[in-house]
Amino acid sequence: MSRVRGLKVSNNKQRAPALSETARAIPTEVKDPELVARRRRQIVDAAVKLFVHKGFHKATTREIAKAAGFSIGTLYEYVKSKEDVLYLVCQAIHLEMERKLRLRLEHMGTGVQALAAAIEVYFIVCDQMSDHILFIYQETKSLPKDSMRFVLAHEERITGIFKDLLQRGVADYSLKPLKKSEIELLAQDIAVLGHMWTFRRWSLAKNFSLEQYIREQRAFILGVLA
Amino acid sequence: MSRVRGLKVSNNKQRAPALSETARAIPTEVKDPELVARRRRQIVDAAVKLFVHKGFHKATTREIAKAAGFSIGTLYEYVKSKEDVLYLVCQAIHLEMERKLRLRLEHMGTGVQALAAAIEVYFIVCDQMSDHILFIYQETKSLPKDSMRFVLAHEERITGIFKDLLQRGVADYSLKPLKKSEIELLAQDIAVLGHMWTFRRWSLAKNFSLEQYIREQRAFILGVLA
DNA sequence: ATTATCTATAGATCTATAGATAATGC
DNA sequence: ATTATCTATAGATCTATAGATAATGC
Repeated sequence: MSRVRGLKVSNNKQRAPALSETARAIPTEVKDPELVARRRRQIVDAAVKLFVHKGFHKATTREIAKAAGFSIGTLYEYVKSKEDVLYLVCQAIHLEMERKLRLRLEHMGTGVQALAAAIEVYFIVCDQMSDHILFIYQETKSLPKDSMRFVLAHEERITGIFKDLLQRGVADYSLKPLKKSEIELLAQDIAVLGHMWTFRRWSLAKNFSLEQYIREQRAFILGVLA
Repeated sequence: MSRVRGLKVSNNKQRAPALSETARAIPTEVKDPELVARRRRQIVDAAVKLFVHKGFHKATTREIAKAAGFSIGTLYEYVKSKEDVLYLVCQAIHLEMERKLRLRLEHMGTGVQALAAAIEVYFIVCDQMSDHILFIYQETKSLPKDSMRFVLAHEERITGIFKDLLQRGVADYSLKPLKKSEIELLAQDIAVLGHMWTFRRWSLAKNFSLEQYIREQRAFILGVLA
């Protein structure tokens, strides 16, 4: 039931994006929600390792159940299909990524210095999560269409962090003026150049340490803004 | 048997990379090499479509044989395993990519204009081969290790096209001086920004046409060189 | 009589579920 | 008696090969 129109609605509802926007509900046979959360954490922890190591198709549901510490029958009380497990894993990876970023980027100012710092933080997090980012690139395609929507939306939220930073910098004149499309593209470029360190490591590592990679890429990006 | 030291060795051997460096030999039961080439072309044509559409793991060897126009038994006279088919497909994609690029980039000069033109050509080719590039990103991991080596080497050859262009531009002073590592990184960045159009299309297409994408990315890249 | 192709299937999986069992709380 | 878990397996694949058949060239 809604309150009288015009009255202020609870802040919570307005600010925090509802879970339904950022996560897809996966049906379960088990009633206790806390147990569901705990078991699914076990499933995700086990599956992340197996998927990253062997790939989605070569890891079996039996292995996942075993690594999670229960039987195959129990696994299927908490998910409807193997693809549900894939979705849970992709979601967990993105949440972890976002958590790490927001933790280190809170109360960030604007301007060139802030952007430089944000790029460094982001690239370091990409390095820490190399295997997981690579996995997302390789297996997003195996998700059912509606799960995929949520995973791609998460990717846009991460790009959005850089868009905000650029937008705010332009708004308060701490960065040079940029067209809307330039902001959009630069934000996506930054996101991708972080990923690049993960999916081109086999080649980049011949010539660059992470520190060097960050330094030189950051110089290129800031060069565009100068 | 080698000739006398100091004498010039055949140009062919020096210039054209031997097939053994760019391609892995796949064993076959069939004697006639021309027939092998023709059948493998059929296999690749059929498999490319199926793999790109359904992914490597969901396409079956039966389907591939059928789409190629012969039976499953015949398929296995021309390859030893399904992974051999994957390798042939990856190789065909890279050869097609390189063919298209070299065709359009022959007799290219140096300097900013030449680089701008090369970027445009490359991005257009990436657009034409979107599905195939995406497929390489997703399924290279499914290759046996030694096949993977060849596929990654091909990727480096394509990056090498841009490295050459930058190197020559720096050497003849038509570009500003660049450190070796800057050339390496810029070349990789260009390669990846072309791929980005394929693996971020779902997001980029909301704001950019291909022409716009090329124009703005190119401006960023050339901005770094100014 | 050699080479290429086809049919039929062995053998090995793997996902998902049905029905039996154990644990929990009243 | 309700909830969670386990065991056992149905059912559906899918890769790769063995052995039979057809085509080719001498």
